[in-house]
Amino acid sequence: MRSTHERAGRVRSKRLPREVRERQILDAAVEVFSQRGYHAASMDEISEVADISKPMVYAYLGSKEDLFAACIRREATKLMEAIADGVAEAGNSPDEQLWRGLRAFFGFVGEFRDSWRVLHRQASAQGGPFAQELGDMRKRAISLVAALLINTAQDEGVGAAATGQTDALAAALVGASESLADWWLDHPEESAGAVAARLMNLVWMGFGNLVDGHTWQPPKGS
Amino acid sequence: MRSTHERAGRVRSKRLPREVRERQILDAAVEVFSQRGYHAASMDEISEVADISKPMVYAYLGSKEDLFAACIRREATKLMEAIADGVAEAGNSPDEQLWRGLRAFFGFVGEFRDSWRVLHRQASAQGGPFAQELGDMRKRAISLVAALLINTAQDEGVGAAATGQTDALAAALVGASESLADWWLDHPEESAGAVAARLMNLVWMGFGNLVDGHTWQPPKGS
DNA sequence: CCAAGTACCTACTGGCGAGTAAGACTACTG
DNA sequence: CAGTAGTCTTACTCGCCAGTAGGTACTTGG
Repeated sequence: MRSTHERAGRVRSKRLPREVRERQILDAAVEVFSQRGYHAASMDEISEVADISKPMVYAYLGSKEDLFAACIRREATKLMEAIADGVAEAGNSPDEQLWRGLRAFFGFVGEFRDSWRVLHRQASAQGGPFAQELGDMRKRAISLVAALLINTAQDEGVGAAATGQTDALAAALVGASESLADWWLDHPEESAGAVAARLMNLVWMGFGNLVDGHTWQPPKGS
Repeated sequence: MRSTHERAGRVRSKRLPREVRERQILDAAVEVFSQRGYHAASMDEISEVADISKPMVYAYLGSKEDLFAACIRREATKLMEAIADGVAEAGNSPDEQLWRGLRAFFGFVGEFRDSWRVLHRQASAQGGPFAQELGDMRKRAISLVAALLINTAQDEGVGAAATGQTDALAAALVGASESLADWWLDHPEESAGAVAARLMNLVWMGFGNLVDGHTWQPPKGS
């Protein structure tokens, strides 16, 4: 006879420290939220995927809302760090910064599809207090891009044409990236770099120039 | 004594033909879905907003899923027609076609905010059979844009630079529009035309050119 | 070896919401 | 006026799911 708590299937690993369980739970939650959406995801399924019982989920991460917010926070932080690292690797040239940022973003999406889905598709659809959580992160992303664009404009000593529009342009750029990332999920035959390059071309050169055969080329070091 | 079915509050209008009721129900559904999201929206609330009892909703529009799909279909059709009309008003010049299409799109979003929300935020988040319904419409939009871009490319006799990328570029462009539309909902001080012009500039000229002060100008007739 | 704390469980409750049963009212048609 | 077709209602059922009560095992420090 086996111990009371073991199940018919695989043996549940036992007595792990809180820290580890919390990570497991968050991983499971990201996976389930990303596949089902917030409302359709059930705490029962999350606990099952996390290979732990439901009360533990509540004990460690709190209510369903709390759990979702925690997912958003963790994944969004990961994403923002990836992008910031990418930009930091670039020199001062604005187009290279933009390029590295885009590459980092698409790299992240390719590597952590669930993270991306939960961030983009799920969070924005909910009206609750996470929309706020996620909205904040999104605003930080837009601000980062806006700052980058403003930098560019000042570097080149530009005037009225671009400044004052940067927020809107940053929003458009972020949206284009998001949308292209979704498109990419359905067309995985391309590499992250190739997708990033397409967007870079569109955004930097403009469609009018692309049509004339003038394209943007990445600098030597990647 | 009043008739059995009247309520304490305002008198419920009575015995309207099916056609009218269906429109009321769809209107209510779009409103509620747009505010709450698919799962959080309840059929009870929808029937209440539509000022009719729940079984009528089921009798006329079927299940919750059916109802949602019907909303998507109706609103998406409205949107696609608006854009197609806009493009059709333009001449043969590709930039003007793009410009008119963008203007029509942002005009629609400004006029029918709920429609836009239900289309963009809600539908894409659900994994059900509506994602399909909506996905189809979105694909049609992307195809329309892609066709327009291909036209442009051929008009100008271009080769490898742009063709073969058109699908991805169209996806990016559609995404940029969507995202900018969301941004606009939070910055309503701008006119639809101004927002459309910003995006047109970014997409047509490219950020590199904007920075140098080279902007795109709308043709005389709007 | 005992106590105390922490990890962990099974088994429930309570409410909400999709969908329906069963019929009542109204209007038209002959 | 009788019959029929279409509109419309109240008042349920029933399943699902967030959240909890109340306890069991392991483990660590004395």
